[in-house]
Amino acid sequence: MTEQHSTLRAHRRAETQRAIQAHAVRLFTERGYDATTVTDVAEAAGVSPMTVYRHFPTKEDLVLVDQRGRLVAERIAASSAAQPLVRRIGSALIDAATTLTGDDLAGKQFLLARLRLMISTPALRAKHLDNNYALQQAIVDALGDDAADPDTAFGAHAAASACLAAMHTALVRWAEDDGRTELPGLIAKALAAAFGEGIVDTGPNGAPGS
Amino acid sequence: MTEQHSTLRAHRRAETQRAIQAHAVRLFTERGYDATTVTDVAEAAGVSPMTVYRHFPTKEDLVLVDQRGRLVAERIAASSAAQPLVRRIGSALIDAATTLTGDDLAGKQFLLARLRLMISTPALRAKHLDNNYALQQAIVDALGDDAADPDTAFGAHAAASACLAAMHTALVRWAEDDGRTELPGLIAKALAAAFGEGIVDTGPNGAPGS
DNA sequence: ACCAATCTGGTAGTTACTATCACTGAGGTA
DNA sequence: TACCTCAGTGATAGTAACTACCAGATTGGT
Repeated sequence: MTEQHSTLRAHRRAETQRAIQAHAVRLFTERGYDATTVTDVAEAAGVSPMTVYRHFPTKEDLVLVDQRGRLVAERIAASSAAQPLVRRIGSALIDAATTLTGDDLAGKQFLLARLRLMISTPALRAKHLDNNYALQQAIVDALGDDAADPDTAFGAHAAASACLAAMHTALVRWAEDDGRTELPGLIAKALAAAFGEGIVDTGPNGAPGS
Repeated sequence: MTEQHSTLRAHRRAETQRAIQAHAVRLFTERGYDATTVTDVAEAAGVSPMTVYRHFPTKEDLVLVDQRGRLVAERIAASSAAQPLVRRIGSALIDAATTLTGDDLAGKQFLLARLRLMISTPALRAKHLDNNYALQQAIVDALGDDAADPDTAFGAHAAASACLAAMHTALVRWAEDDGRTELPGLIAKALAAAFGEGIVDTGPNGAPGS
């Protein structure tokens, strides 16, 4: 299916996709999201509007494409089930943020640009929050708790949604600071403000000993 | 401006608005949201498509129109500033839910129908979550904390967003139960699952036997 | 060299939403 | 009663985000 049938095919596809998204974010930032049409993006990227829709199902996905969900879910599944829910989820979120923002500088700037668009554009903000909702489901699945018990699942959903909401607050603050403050620390601060000081370890980058 | 210039004018306007929304929710439930066009809704309500757009700026608003935000904000502003943030916000949310679901039976059923649509339809779910985001801003304002201090505001946003996320989890569960379980108790349970048992008082009609 | 699969482009259509102009009828005043 | 104002409504035409449906081009494997 989506395997690397041939390295060249997959590489070219990934490259056009990256190019389209880069031009899209640039144009949206310059002219505004609503004032930029999909046709504009296609022309800037040197492809047809059809090709844009093949790579990104909706105009919003031009900004929102993101698969950090798997990253978070993996870390949660690997965490100890002995800790309280909020601590497990919170640590996974902080770890994931450490990985994502420590990557490269250009990637961080691109993430910031996308985040600014998500926050300021209603349509993007709405769909982004809905994506977080999907991530919540993935987190609950990864927790591995007894899914048969409705009460357990209910508690897991409540905890996961609350953690993600706190993280979103940290993301907004991070974007407002233009990424100057370290994101993992902000997430820890948001979690502490919501759940109390004791719930997260205030370590420098979360838990480096992973 | 929006005063009752004449009682008759305002009454007729409110009536058509109510009729349009009722037909919209009915049609969306019967045929599905995407399969129902705004023109369909207009015809069912006996008005022109233009009139629908005059009353509801977007198709989503046909389901999402809601002004419970003011209710919550008022209760928060009236609450004691001595309690922890999460407790203040949580109590306000539970109180508001008690008021809303205790009203009348028809109103409760209508709320349930709208909630089911919001949960199952991606476009509605996304915009509803974004509305919650706006409600979060209102809650932070109502808290009356020192808005000049960025750290205080940050903590308030984190707490408010986490509380609203937990409430949303309770709303989903409530809709899944077709409103059989009392909503205020569910909200209290969700808050307890996220923030710990001690954070919410089980209140007047919270969870008597749990 | 051939076949299969994938990537891409074009055309036409649906639908949400907007801008603009014209009509109707209610409310207040003389 | 007669008149004026204006909110509410409607029709038309237009933009833009998508969605089939079909056709050509390029790559990979045999």
